[in-house]
Amino acid sequence: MRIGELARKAGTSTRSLRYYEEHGLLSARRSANGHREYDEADLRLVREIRGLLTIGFALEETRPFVECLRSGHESGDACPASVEVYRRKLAEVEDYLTRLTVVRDHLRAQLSKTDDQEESCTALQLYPDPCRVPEPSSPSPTTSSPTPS
Amino acid sequence: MRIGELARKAGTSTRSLRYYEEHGLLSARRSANGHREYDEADLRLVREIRGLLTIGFALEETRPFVECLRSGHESGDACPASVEVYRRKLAEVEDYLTRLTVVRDHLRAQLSKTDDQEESCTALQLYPDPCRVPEPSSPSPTTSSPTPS
DNA sequence: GCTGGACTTGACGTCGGTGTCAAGGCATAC
DNA sequence: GTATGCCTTGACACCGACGTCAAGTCCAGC
Repeated sequence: MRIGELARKAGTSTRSLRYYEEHGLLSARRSANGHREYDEADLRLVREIRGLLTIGFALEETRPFVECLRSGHESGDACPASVEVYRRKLAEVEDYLTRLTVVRDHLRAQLSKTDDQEESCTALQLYPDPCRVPEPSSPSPTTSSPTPS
Repeated sequence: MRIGELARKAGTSTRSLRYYEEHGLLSARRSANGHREYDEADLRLVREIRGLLTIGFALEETRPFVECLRSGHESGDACPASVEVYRRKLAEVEDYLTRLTVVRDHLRAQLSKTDDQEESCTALQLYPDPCRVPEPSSPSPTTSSPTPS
């Protein structure tokens, strides 16, 4: 099959396929007229790449999987190098999860805090200012809580 | 204070400060020689921006907080617009957390799966193959992941 | 006066995975 | 012949928050 069909079957674009080839992840025979020619193995390979990309892998990280498939293995994750990438990625994701959880808790805390004082600002706001201060006081900015970092 | 000092105190770079100014988030008086001149309020403002950025906010999303501070409020999240951004961000983060969790579970599943069949690849591969085996041992499967990165 | 550091504006580079345009070759259908 | 559509390579655009370089200005110290 040619590049357009492969792109359709793999749910991506011809641009992406050429990009993968450009980076050595995909290779194509050429027919007499110079058009790229692919087979079912290439389709599986592209699907492997796409799957990993949508999971959050970088293109470069899909390389071990691709080479694993190329070397004749049934699945791209049947090789130690792929498993190693899996491990690294799992660690990354778990770390990210941890940090995101911290952020989430922080956001929740801020929200519940501001929910408490919500009435201080939601009185008459209509247009000109994001939040005109209803309190006549607090003209000096120096008396505040220091760095929230 | 001038831009270098502000950058140091806020833990960022002069380039970033000029960038914020370029995007209307920061403004500076100019001294006679044309240098930017800042005060403590600007420092607080930059710290607000930096804090939000490191949490994962986009620069544009810090604008309501900045304007809230500018309009005289004690804290940048004292205004409805800021709270609204908090809400949106919390939703985003929670959604991201959900998806990341799916990915994590997927990765874990793949890892435990490939751990089971690990010997299917560790047979004869030596060099030209990504599937090379470093050690005849390494029998510990799901016990502890060393993650040597 | 001279050196050096901090400042100014302007502009290009970065990273990743594409989108998109340009200009042309080739093939099938009418 | 020509219209249509897929293919080719090449190259620029994009997003965001800056890094970094260039060339010039300003000021304090010696």
